[in-house]
Amino acid sequence: MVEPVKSAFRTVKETLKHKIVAGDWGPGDLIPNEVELAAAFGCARATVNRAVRELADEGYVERKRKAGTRVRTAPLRRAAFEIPVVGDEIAARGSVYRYEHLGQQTLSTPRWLKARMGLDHHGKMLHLTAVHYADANPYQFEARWINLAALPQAAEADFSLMGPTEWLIKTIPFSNVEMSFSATAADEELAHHLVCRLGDPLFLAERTTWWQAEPITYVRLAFQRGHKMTTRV
Amino acid sequence: MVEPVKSAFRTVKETLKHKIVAGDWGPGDLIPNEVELAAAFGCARATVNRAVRELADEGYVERKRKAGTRVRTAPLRRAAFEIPVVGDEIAARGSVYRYEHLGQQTLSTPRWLKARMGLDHHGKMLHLTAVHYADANPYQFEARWINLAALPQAAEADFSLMGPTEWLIKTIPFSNVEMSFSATAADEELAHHLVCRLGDPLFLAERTTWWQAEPITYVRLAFQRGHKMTTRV
DNA sequence: CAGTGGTCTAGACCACCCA
DNA sequence: GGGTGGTCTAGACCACTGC
Repeated sequence: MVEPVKSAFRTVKETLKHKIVAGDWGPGDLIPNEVELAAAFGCARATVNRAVRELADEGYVERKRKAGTRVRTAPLRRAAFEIPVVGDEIAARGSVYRYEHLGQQTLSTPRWLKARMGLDHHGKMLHLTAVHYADANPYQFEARWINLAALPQAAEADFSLMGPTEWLIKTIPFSNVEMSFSATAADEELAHHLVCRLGDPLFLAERTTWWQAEPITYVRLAFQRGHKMTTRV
Repeated sequence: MVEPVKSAFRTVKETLKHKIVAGDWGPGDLIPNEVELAAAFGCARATVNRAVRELADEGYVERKRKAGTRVRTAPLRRAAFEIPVVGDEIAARGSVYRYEHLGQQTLSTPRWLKARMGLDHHGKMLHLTAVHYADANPYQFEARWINLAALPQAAEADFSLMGPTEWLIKTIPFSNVEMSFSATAADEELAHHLVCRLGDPLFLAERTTWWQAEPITYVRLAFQRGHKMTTRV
């Protein structure tokens, strides 16, 4: 646990947050304005501003010019997840990471993928599959498509040595990401590679990546049975 | 789409971000220090500081005193989700929200729940089940436990009129939340209420809430078949 | 119109930590 | 030791919007 250093704006922020979570100020209540708070805390208005602005970013309060700052009715509306590279994630758990490249082929873009990526022209995709292991256990099955129109050099890369994620990070920047999470039933391929039964419920993460409006890659990650993605706020 | 107003720190931030995503500055590169940037942009150092600090918060750069500011190797590692109240979520999609209270009973705390909440003493829990509908379709099945040791007044509340989420928000503040997401197979109860087949894969969200180290409530939300939780970064 | 937050400045001191 | 970011101040002007 990292103990944040003492600083005036942090003191103000924690004090105000405490008043909110403890119920001194209830949902919908107006809190004092910045000038008053600055006087009360004996600091500059800018310091109060930073404290209250961060509380607003975190969803504790709502600010409006002239109307003032009010405590939000439904706090903690936001959950943030760190999205680690799978190898780091497994290493952090103390397991040995291993990556198995299953195969790759060049295909014309399937219709569903064109829709998902917002592509309207024809073009080739490089399709890859791989399994990520934690120690001896399959941890995640990866099915990836790389847009060869945007990244022709992917056709020449050797993904048996370097995983596609790592290769992509080193090769191209990206500006937009869409992620979604859902549940799916294990089909034969998934059941085989993740060592589970046909139809088993699996946690699924999908990620589409763009670089300045140009779709780069789509990846579908199926996790081992029972996987949970957890966060604390 | 909201167009953020023009402001100096935003201009600086967008300019720097563009240099990063466009690859002018590659992963690991050192970017100019705050004094240099302030001179280049013709603004105060505090303005640059805010811009770069926000980029650091968003995971684009890494800052270290004396060492300077460097572009992160794996950017966009964080995804944030808005967690709306289910009624608002459904209303926002243009559907009519309806809530059906199925039942409630007082139980002694199951062992798995004690472990999850970090409870060591014995105590009673109020257990509730409900279904949330979007128009005529079941959207989400809710199974909730409320810690009666912390909230004895829950035993007297009438949850057929007001959903437990709403009641809790109005009744007690909370300071810590743990959320997790996974996949599960529909059991008989879920299959019946969500109108799907036994064993169907369902997306599951679980949330445990504390108020100052005291566990308040645990809720398990199973979504209709095919539900996806999506975010753009 | 006037009160509130939003932003900016110029300068300052300090903590951290790499060299 | 010294360079870099972290924070703070006192004051200023501005933009928005409820009254």
